[in-house]
Amino acid sequence: MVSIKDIAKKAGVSISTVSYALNGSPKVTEETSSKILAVAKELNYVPNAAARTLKKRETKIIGAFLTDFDGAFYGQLLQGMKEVLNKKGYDLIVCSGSQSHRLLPERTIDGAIVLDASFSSEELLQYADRGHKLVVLDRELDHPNVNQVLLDNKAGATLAMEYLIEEGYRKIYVVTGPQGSFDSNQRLQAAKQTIERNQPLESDERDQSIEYIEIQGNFDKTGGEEAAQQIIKEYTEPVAVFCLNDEMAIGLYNVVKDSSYRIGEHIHVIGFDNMELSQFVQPRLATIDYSKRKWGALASEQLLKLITDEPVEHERIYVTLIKAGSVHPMQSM
Amino acid sequence: MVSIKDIAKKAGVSISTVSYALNGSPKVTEETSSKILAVAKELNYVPNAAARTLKKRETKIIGAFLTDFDGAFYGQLLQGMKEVLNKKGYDLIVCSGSQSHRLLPERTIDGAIVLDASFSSEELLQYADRGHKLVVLDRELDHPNVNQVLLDNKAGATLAMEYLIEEGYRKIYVVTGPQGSFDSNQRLQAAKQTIERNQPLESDERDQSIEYIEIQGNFDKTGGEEAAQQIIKEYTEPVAVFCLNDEMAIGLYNVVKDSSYRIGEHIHVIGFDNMELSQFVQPRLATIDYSKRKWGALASEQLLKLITDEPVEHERIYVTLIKAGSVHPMQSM
DNA sequence: TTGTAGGCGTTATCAG
DNA sequence: CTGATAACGCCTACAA
Repeated sequence: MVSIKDIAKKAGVSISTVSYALNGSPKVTEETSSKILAVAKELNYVPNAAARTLKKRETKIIGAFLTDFDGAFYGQLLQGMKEVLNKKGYDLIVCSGSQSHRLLPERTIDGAIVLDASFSSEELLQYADRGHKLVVLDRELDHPNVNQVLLDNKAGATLAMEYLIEEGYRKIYVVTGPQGSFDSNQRLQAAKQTIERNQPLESDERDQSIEYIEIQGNFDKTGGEEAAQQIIKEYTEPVAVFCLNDEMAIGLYNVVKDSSYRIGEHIHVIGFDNMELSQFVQPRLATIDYSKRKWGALASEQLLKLITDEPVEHERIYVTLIKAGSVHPMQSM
Repeated sequence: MVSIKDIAKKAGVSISTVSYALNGSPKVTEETSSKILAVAKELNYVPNAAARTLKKRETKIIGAFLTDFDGAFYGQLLQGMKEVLNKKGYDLIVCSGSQSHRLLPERTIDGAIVLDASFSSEELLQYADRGHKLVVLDRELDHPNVNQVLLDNKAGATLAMEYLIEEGYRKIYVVTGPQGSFDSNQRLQAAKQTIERNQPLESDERDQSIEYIEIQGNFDKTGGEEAAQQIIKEYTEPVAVFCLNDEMAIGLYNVVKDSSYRIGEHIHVIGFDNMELSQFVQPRLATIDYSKRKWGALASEQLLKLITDEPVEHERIYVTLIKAGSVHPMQSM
């Protein structure tokens, strides 16, 4: 391996001069500098990251941690992160699985963006205590070294539920995410509140009260499939279903497709995330949309601010409702 | 930051003893060892990757380089890589974009798996010459430090074309990938050969000769959309289309959907890759399937062999035909 | 303007 | 079995 020592020898200067020249320091003559650069090129010199890191205590690498690589979901998010980071001279690496957590405490990366259930909040706080900078996208975490960029889950869930209610549905299922999920909990809570807010006053007997049924899901297709089975079994009249993410809605579609019921006719469905697939299923899935690219970009910006000790405040990503054929107005009664 | 020096001081031993203990060397007493371990825990010691790497000249990290993060396509591939690597004590990081290429020559990673058009083959050969170990999934590259694990593109393209021909189509479009793409070229070449092999002898006038039309695509949805426009404009009778990947087939669907023609009735389509989306479009897309997980796993295995200087041979991933509603038998003439 | 030297945190060789 | 000590490749005062 060719090091600055080799360059120094070949160029007939000292290694410090080489280092200065390579780093564009004005302390070295134009002449010697260009000679050194030439020799470096000739020897195919590439600096050793480990040595530089050891000295400078930074790697210019940011890690994005995801629960799994499978999410057809993450492309734009990562793209948004990368664009911002690259512009600032940082590289993005994507990791998954608890084995890779070590990259943070071992200082292979300068900071992390976390959307990853394989991290416990305690673990993250430990890292933050050790001085590592973090941005979390999937939980609330209060620590000076941690910033959060969260979806506006409550607004989204409220929009979704109000849509179903406005369209006339009075029996509404909600299929949740896994137990500990922050996103699931927030969405669920807002959904419940929306139901309560829309419940008719006792005195007013003209309006039918809203029946609310919760089904435990998991944010995977399987969760939607199981929910579909239950819904079909219990079916008596047109119902609405709020799947707390699109993935489960797709699973639900798969099962309903093989039944005698139809999406958007008997079973009306809305999801959350607006993943790519959702626009291709038939009928198109109603859902809650937000800019994944912007989410990633903002997360990166916040992390860089944290790293450079600029002041930061928590950020929120806004969401919008996408109406579609999976939810048709209820027939007049 | 707490280093082995701090541990040594607190435990009242020398730093070399600490190092031995931490690395489980048998050269140190059970007693001192456990004391040292205790102190390390107490101080929350985590080894510094840069220092270790500088000394040992390895990071135990493998990089997977992808053309972009967007591919709804890569999940299983990466999963396959990760499982194998983790089992052997390596971590996987995923990178994209030419800026991240530096991780290889700077020795932040011990090797790379490349499915990334942003690398030129010359660049890869340079790295190989410098001693870096590579596995390529998207090109042929002959170098002792490079192994290739390629799809059996020719078999796949042949299966696809024979399927269309057997179903009776005599006018067949092929929508290619971008100019330089190795996969596209291989598939295209095999498609042409299949046509030729199936062209009736001149003497035999009962069989109609096969008309073959090539459309330049790009492996993106846009390529399929443009192809669809051309095909619709030229439409006179039922035709078959071989999109050299599923992504373009989906783009083609989008345009045909808004026309008066129907997929699987007027325009018959087959893709390549069997991406997740392909099973959800209506009608389901016929395509060429292969195990992405196995592809990734094999690539990792080969790379590890390269790193440990075991002998390796190039590998091939086998493919199968998936028939589906996007290709219906041609009406009898 | 250039060179000398010390140190970043580990590992590993060699004595004791 | 344990302890000095010299690297690994680079950066950066400080000295010349």
